[in-house]
Parts: sequence; C-alpha cells; structure tokens
Amino acid sequence: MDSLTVGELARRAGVRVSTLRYYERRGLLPSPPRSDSGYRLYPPETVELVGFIKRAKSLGFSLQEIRELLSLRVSQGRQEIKRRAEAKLREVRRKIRELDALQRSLEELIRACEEGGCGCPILRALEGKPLAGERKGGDGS
Amino acid sequence: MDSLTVGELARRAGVRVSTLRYYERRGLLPSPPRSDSGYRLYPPETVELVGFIKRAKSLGFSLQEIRELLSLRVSQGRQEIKRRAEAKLREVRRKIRELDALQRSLEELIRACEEGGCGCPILRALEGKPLAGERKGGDGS
DNA sequence: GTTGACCCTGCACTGGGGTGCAGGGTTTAT
DNA sequence: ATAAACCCTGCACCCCAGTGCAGGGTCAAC
Repeated sequence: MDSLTVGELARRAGVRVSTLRYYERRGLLPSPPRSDSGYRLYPPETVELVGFIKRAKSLGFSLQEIRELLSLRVSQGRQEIKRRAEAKLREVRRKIRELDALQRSLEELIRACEEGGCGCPILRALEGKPLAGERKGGDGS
Repeated sequence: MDSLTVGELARRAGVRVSTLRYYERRGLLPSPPRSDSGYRLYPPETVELVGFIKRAKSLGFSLQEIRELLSLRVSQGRQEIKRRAEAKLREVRRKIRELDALQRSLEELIRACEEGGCGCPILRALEGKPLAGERKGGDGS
C-alpha cells in the first residue's frame, strides 16, 4: 500500500509530526484512516495539502482562514461557495496590490543604491491608502 | 502645534493605544518626543507609518521582518542596504507568485460555479511546488 | 525476546502579538 | 475645584500556532 505514516508525511512536507496532529485537531487536515494498531495512514496527496497550508500561512492567512479556503473544495451550496470564493478573491487581490507596491518601492530603493546616489528614498510603500473594513479586536492576521 | 497624542494617533491609524506602545517597545515605531508632562507627541506622518505596519502584517510579515523593512529607509552602508532590499524583494516576489496562483484557482472555482457545472474543481492552488529553503526535517515529537 | 525506531493520547509549555488593569498624574470643561 | 477624559508605567493576562514530554503501545531486526 502507498499510504504514509505521520512521520513520513512530516518528513516529506517539511513540518513536525506534532504540527500535523495539531492541524488535524484544528480541522485543516481530515482525520486519516487508521491501521489496526491505531497508526494514522495518510493518502500521498496529503503532502501537497500540507504544502498548501504552509504557503497560505506565509501569505498571512490564519489557520481559520485556511480552513475556509480548503472547505471551498467540496462544501455544499453552489451559491454559497461562489460568494465565499469571491470574498477570498477580493482579499487575495488586495494582497497582490499591496505586495506590488512594496515590490516597486524595493526596486526603486535598489536602483537608488546602484546609482550611488543612495538618497535612500524613504520606502514609501507607505503609499497605499487605508482600505475600509478594519476589525476591532486583533484583526485575524 | 500639529503633533498627535497617542490616543489621536490610535484613532486615525485604527489601532489600540496599547498596540502603539507595544510597537514602540518592539522598535517598530521610533520613541516620539514627549511633552513636559511626559505625553508622547507624534509627528502626523506616523499615521502612514502605522498603516504600513498594518498592511505588512496582513501580508504575512512578522514584526521582526517589518522592522527590517523599515530599517531599510535610513540604515547605514549602501551595499548592505542593497543586499537586504534584494532579499526582501525576492520574498515579496515569491508571495506575489503564490497569491497569483491562488487567485487563478479562485477565479476558476467561481467560473465553475457560474456554469452550474460545479464539479467544484478541487482548489488546486495545491499546485505550486516546494520552493527550497525549508526548515529542518526532524521528527520533533 | 529485547532493542530501537516509530506511533498513540493528553497535557503543559513556549513565543509572538497584542490587551487590559491598577495606581497614579494631567488637561479641559463646567 | 471637581469631573471627565486623557496620559503615564508596569505587570498580568489572552489567543494563536505550535512544541515537547510523560507514559505507554507497535513493529522490524537481531
């Protein structure tokens, strides 16, 4: 059989065993089938699933948000899925815009350094306006 | 005078007063001058600075990384600045690429929903390969 | 049949990023 | 000159995202 033990999955995905169990508790990874002795037996594609979680995390999504993203795969209700996908898409586009601005600022800074001028042009990635829709207590990310 | 008290800055930037003091302790905000009675008096452009911090946070940068980004503004050593800016730029570009993939997946998902077909095509934002530079693989449990 | 690598659960702990409160001083309006 | 609304420091606490350990079972090799 080609399923993975938790240790093998951890090695391939580049995370700790304890992290995998944690993701399972948080509902990010489905509880895998177990061997007779109770060992977790993961289908191989779980490696990519964990990779997705890692990437999404590095992009500033909380585990809660990642669970939402993942639930779009199979959840019920066409219209509901669409609505939520659109919301996520707006968020993703906002992030892309902001990273784009940051990218341009960094490029400009590097250019300035190269031209020895180095009037190091205050990283004005500071440009970019408020964007309505903030939260009160700890804004999830 | 046009400087802001901590409460005023908090209101304009959309964060808590305690968060501003925390950022100051962490070295993200420079310690502002004080009034005779010890009140912080922020220059108005601090509003944008805090806005930048909020945005960078939502893009998955830690406070430590944000401090590094901010230090690029004025730090010493042309070559050093350039080197670090280039490193940050690579990271930013990676994030943009990954968000792009996610964006495309979401668009496809939405399209599928619209066409009623809703064979909701497993968010294969799962596509996107490992990207060397991961952490040590040890079991850890 | 014992050793070593691996797995299980439960629980305590850590570090990052804040948040809130106590105890006390200041400023403004009335 | 008193209340309301601010501000100060220090400290304790919170949630999130893990991490590690204790105490115990499993499996392969020797």
